[in-house]
Amino acid sequence: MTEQHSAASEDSTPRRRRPTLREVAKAAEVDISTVSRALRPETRRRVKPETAARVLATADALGYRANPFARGLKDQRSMTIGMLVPDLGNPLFPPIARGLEDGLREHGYAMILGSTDQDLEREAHLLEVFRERRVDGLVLATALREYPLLDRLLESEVPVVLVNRTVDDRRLAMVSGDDQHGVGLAVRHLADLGHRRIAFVGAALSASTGFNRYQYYLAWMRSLGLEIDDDLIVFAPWFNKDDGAVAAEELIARGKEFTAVIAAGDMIALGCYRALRAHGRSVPGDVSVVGYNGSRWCDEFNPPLTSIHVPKYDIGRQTARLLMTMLGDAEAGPASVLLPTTLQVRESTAPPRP
Amino acid sequence: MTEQHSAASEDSTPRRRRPTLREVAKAAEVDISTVSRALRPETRRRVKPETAARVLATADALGYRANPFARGLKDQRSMTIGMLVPDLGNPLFPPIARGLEDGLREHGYAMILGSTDQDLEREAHLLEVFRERRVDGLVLATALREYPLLDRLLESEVPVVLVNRTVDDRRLAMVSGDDQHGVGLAVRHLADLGHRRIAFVGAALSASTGFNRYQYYLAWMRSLGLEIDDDLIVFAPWFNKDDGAVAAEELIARGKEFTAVIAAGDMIALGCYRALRAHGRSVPGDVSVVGYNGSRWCDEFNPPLTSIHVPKYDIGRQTARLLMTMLGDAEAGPASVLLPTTLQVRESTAPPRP
DNA sequence: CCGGACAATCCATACGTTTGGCCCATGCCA
DNA sequence: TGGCATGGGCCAAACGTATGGATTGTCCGG
Repeated sequence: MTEQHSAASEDSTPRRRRPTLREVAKAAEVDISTVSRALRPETRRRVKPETAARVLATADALGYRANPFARGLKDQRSMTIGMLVPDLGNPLFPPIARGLEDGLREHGYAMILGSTDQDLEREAHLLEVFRERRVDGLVLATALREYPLLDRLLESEVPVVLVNRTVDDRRLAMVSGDDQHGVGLAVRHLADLGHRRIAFVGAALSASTGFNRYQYYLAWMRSLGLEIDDDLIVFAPWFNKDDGAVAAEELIARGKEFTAVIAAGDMIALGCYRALRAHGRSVPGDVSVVGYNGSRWCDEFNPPLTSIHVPKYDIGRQTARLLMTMLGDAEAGPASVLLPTTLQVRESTAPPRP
Repeated sequence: MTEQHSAASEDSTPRRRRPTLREVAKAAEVDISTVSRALRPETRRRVKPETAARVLATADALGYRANPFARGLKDQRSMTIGMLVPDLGNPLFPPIARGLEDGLREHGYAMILGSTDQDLEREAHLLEVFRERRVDGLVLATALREYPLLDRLLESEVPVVLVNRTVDDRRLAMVSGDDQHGVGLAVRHLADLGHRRIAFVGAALSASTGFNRYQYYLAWMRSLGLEIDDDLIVFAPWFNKDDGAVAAEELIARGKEFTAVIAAGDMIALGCYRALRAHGRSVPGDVSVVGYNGSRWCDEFNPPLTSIHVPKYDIGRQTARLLMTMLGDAEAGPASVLLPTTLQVRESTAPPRP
């Protein structure tokens, strides 16, 4: 143990190159093709059980692993799927990615990730990179309602699943939270507390999430018999705090009374916090605020944010399942799935001042 | 346009299979090997410029893209690196992953991600999966000071870079924030405000980050002439809020006076908030708190958390650079890099009560 | 005792690139 | 003009796996 160098170089198991099919064949005294067939379950029936067993054993002993390049070259599958997200820093996406990762791994697939920053050119570039790498499937968390890349996707040869967002043209599979139900929970929660003048700070009508949440707000307000006042509806260009604050400022500037706000996203809600506070209105004392997504940090906000929770991890899992189905690797399932959303009540909502 | 089906099947550009080297060769009336050489810059000098130009042109016209499987099979490179993180949900990792992604992409590499949940068995499994996929490099954000997988990594044939954390055995490259400087910033900041009794709520001594921050706390307190009181030093098992709260409870229970706390992580700091509040002590009125990492959410906490910012995105970029160097794809650079940390003052720190 | 059915295994080719080596023409010098 | 170096291009052999079809062996019925 004193002479480190020689000890290392004379290691009894010198970390050899991975054994090849041919080497296993020689060791098991059988043809390479027999090994190939014995190794994979779907062709194993073509080889005599005892031979198969022997092959399996020697392959195992030698630590054989099929070379993914050779396999990919042969049957044109990469066992890899590509996922596009706007920005991993948005707390919405990591749990989705994680669920996807777990679901894919169970079927032997891996995931490569691309961040688009919501830039269409970059997005197109990444799709091309994925295509070059022959990904077996695509998961997009970046779609817009009017999606310029739609045609290219439709004529693409690989299955595509939209996640969280969808496009108006419903020819692509999708997995997301049930916004209709979610928005209903928010409106009812506030109504139950006694609120009547409920404002809506929407965002990004170009994204289905933004658009739908707005539509469902209208529908639920109507169905609960609450008055819809256009002056209590404003929109932020995008789902971030600054945009949310600007929109909330406008809402306040309009001068109409309101005792509660439904924000189309948690970031928007934070913007509302800021604007309301800037105008001396307390949350929830003067105004109740409900967010959307139920990010991991809602508990830490000031005050902790009541929010509609969307099952992010599950969305990822279901997306994996759906993809596997499309790839014929798993039993069939629905072509699109909506997952249940829930209300998480925290401290940003309270009954209106009497 | 009425007969959708026939229109689709008789499409003039029927999304053909990607052209192969052979097809380009035929089109350019030249041998396949010449095409291969003309296409890659490093061998292009072996073919006559005008031939090369012609080949380039036809390849471009046909939309040729090298088949990654065939290429990988030939030269055993996957142009893919594997990254292992404990949990993408931890806000520390997404920016690092993003920086890595960007840095790798510039060199034509992609990244596949694995989440370990800090489970060693899962981690070993993922490393094996990565090995099977013949990743060209490994990035680990999961290392512990005593790392059971170390030997396997050292004898592995691919370059490895540890990120954020390192191992005691310094034979692996590493990229992380400069904790020595960072902790110094925290201690000095509090000392400058007039604090003398500065407690330390550490975490995870098994991880280099936890261990180092503790050591540097001791060193800086000493060097600034501040008394080190062992009763003002507690440790949480891991970097999360609950563990941090328990540790802070213990600190309070010891009954010694302190006017400031340095937490080994932002989550720990949140635990301190909770424990302090539970005992009626306000932040920063009674106790100042400094966190570590400077996560994106510090501004939203209650109160906004003063924290040591570590340049997460840059860590990712530098990791990519270092990896490329090791792979001989870029000019040489240092074997390990420490990136500058900075102090972000927010509202959780103030002068002690007079 | 022979032909045929069937099971088990093997042979050979293809997947698409890269690359060492070979061949042929051209041009230069002696 | 013959020899030779050299540039430019071609041939063919890998890389490791999957698979249609040929080959061998065995058993059975006629």
